[in-house]
Amino acid sequence: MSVVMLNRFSRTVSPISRVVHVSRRMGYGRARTGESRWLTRRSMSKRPTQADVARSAGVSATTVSLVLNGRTGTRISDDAARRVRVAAETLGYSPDPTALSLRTGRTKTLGFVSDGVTVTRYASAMIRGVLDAAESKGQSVMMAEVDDHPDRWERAIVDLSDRKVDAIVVGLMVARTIELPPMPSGVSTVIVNGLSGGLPSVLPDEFAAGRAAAEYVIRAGHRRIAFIGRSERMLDPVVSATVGRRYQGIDRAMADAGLHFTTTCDLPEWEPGPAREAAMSVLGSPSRPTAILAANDRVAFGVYQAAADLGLTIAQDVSVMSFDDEALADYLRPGLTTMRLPYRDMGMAGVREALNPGNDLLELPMPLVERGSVAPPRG
Amino acid sequence: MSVVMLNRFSRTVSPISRVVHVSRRMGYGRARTGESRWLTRRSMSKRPTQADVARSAGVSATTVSLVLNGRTGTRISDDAARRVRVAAETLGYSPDPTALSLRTGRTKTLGFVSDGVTVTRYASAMIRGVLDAAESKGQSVMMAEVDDHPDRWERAIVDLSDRKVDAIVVGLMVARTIELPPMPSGVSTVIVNGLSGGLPSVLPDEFAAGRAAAEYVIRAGHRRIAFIGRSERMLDPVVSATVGRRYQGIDRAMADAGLHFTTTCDLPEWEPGPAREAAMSVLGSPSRPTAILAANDRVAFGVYQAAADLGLTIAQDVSVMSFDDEALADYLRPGLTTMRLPYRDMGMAGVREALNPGNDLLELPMPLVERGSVAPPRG
DNA sequence: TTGTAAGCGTTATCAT
DNA sequence: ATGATAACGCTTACAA
Repeated sequence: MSVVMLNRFSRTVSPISRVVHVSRRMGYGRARTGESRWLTRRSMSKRPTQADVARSAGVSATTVSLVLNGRTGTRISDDAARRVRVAAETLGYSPDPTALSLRTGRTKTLGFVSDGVTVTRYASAMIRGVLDAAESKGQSVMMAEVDDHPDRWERAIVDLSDRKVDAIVVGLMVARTIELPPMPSGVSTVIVNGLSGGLPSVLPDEFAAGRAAAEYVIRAGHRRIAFIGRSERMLDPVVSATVGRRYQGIDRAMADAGLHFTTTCDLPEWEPGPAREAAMSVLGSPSRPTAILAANDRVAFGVYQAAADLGLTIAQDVSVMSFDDEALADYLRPGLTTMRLPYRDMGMAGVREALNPGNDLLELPMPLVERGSVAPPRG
Repeated sequence: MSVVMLNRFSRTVSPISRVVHVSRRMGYGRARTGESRWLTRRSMSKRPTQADVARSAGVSATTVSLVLNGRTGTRISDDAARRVRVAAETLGYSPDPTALSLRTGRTKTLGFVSDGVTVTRYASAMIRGVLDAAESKGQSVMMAEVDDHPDRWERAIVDLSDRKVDAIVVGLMVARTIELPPMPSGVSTVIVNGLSGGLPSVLPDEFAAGRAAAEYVIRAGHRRIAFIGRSERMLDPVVSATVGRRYQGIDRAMADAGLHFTTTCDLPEWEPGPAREAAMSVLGSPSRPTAILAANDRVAFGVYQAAADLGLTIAQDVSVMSFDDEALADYLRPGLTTMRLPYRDMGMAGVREALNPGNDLLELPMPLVERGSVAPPRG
């Protein structure tokens, strides 16, 4: 295997020449020198083809193909098979993917198109999930990103299908309902973190998460709970495909416990600024709640800021429970307890579903990440 | 920022058939109905080939190829050319990329391999840069991610070269010096945000940034300045390729102004926790500085926390200047003034250099992002 | 000015 | 049990 790889490289690696080279770039320190980890072979020869293997094994190309693809229905003699394998090994043969694609129409490549997962810190884990799952299935990933203009979606998808990707995964940075161009027939497509027409979807299980979050706070002993960030605007499926479910889950838990929120604030945006203002008034009131459910981590951050302004200590004076688990949640002190959006899992599931269709809708659990912002109420 | 995100979501909606489908998925709201924006491509038939165009235009495949590739050295008659173009247009012909690759050995695809840019919030913009630059050059991007194990690098790179990518961009999430396997010959390769042997590099201009940062604080009128996070550990090129330059730039500015830091703290990690402790002692001392230079934004966050603990107000009581500009910088109040790591630019430059080699080292400017954490000293 | 034919490296269909 | 041979869809000598 490593033979296969090595004889394709012609650049000889001399540690010395590297250091010289680097040191020319004024100002950058030189790395410690040492053994090169990489072996190189000097061969300038062309990449060996199936025909080369055939020649070397004294058989026809057909036989090589048959043997190497394991299509051996007692057809090939053990002897021939062995010779082929030896020849392939010593020549360092590996089949040419482009020729394979032309012939078979498949590419062992899947397309991932997103509307900006990349640029969204908390969503970029989705890509990692896609990449990991793809690798485990022996697939490469061709990536495209669109800025949500219809024709960019279309261009990206057409390009992908032109390149004959085996499947397409569409990833959204924020769960919402979108309209996509018609997918190329014959290419299995899945939408991750979103809903679009009849496409199979992978979504976070927000109902369960909402319920679990509220239950967690209730079980901690809280009865006076406020909800900051119940925004009507978010209920539009085009704005969010899942927030409604989140609310429903929360409501269910509250109802089951026979509770009502002491206060519910709508916020124009789920951002620290507005959240802080809202929290100031909620926490400043004489009938201050002992716990706050924040619509997401940025809202929770606003609550932290308000608490700080008011001289209140999170957890001790007021508990905060949140949703999303973005990086921020881990920076805060105390750490923010929150329901994690399983971006990586969703990416992985998307790939699995695209490669192996079956489910119309997959709802992935949102783990509760306990960090310390929720404690039993005082007194 | 979030406004930007939200504006992008203003979209219209779903055709009826889709709504029916969606409504079957219990619990998810239905989108408003409206006009479908997509035209369906009528042909259920096979994709037209060059031969089809030739037949339809009454010429040979050669002529089609020549015309469509603009290889018209007075060779083709205007008439034939016109007929070909019309035929291609009406048939909706576009060349098959896989056939093209097999024939030409090129793929209009470039490989992007990284050690985890994806999963690193602040670095993921690099991908966006790569994607955008690639698109503008008519290239698709095949992406791979490795967890920094030598053989994963090798596997990824071999896979990419097997697939005959036209160029390779290696992207590092944190600027450092690494050893890469020998690159496949004939494939132009660039390393972004890192240094590796003789490979062309794209790096942030940390010297200029360090200098600009310190000068900015000095120009604001500060004389008593502390530096938190001057970590020796980071000077190892394997740990960081650029931090040394950052320090040098800072030192230059301080020297030029005839100043010395009142305090300099080494930190084991550039994280809020340790930074907060260090800042507590720096800010708690009677000879408290009026400004703090933080090694990066997370360190700065630690400084904010310490200031809050001590009842000090950022900007008013102590100015903070930082590096990196991760999302956090924008969440803080007051916003953190910081030198932005130009991940997106680096990604774009990496692609340009890979496709169009020339420079051995490109140092990209780090813009100063003014947000309000630096003010003139009081009194 | 244009067409024929030979590949590119595979796999699949036949003969043998 | 194996080998010719014909695609796959394109580009490019080389002919005409």
